[in-house]
Amino acid sequence: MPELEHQLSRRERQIMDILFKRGQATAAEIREGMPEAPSYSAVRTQLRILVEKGHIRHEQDGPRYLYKPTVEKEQAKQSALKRVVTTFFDGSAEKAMAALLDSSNQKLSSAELDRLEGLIQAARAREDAR
Amino acid sequence: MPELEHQLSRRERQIMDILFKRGQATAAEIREGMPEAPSYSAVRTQLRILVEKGHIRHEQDGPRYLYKPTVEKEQAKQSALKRVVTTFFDGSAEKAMAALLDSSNQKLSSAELDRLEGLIQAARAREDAR
DNA sequence: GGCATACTGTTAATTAATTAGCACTTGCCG
DNA sequence: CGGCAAGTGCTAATTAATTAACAGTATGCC
Repeated sequence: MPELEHQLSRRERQIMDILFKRGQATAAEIREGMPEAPSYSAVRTQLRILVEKGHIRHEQDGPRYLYKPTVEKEQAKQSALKRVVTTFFDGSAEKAMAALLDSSNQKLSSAELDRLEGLIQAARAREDAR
Repeated sequence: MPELEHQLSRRERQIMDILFKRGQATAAEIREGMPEAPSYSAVRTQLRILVEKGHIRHEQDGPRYLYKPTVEKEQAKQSALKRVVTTFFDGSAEKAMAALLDSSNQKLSSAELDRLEGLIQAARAREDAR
């Protein structure tokens, strides 16, 4: 797998990020989401290129196009996480999780912590089963 | 803060990734780490530009340069995580952690799970203290 | 129907990224 | 000491990314 994220140009990445975040969007919506947004026409060229390269596809939505990533979000998530874990956490999921807990300790609610503990128990059960 | 990662070109990103992963590297080492590595000369131009832009610096290491990121790895980690969480997990650290647990359930050892539980307890203690 | 509006399709021009080439310096070893 | 090997610094050439311009088509509304 040729590490998609490494292939994209700056603008292409910006567009893909928006599409992953929103799930889908029209050309105008994408433009609004871009940092230092270029002209509408420029955005449309980018979109056409991304379609050609196979990274996105469009569906007719009444009079306009709705763009969405061709890769499933699930897959994109895993791939993005893997990249961060590899690059910044020596490949250790544990270290990455520790950093997440640390950075967001103001934000994680008690209920969220409960759920996480449940997930860990589940992981431990799988571990023990081996 | 202008979201550094969004500013970099493709090659610049590849180089920064290598430097974050390794901590530091010579021009030759960086070249070896790059996908579809260009000429040595091309790499050196990129490095010069990254220095000009202030993203990396170099130290003399005997007869050659050792390049390293100017941003602290700690900061870069947090920033990269935040981007992934925002883009792919609706800003939820919990969802990201769940995905990490899921993707790596083959790899997390019992000891790692123990440590994670400890971290969660600590986070819960902070939570309760508020 | 006719006209304004909001799109898409395609091409050309501009700007940025990427690469290669070459001159110069320094360390090293036979 | 002479010369090869491995560096750096800088500049020019090439290729890719980015933008703008313009023509064409459907939509909706008066």
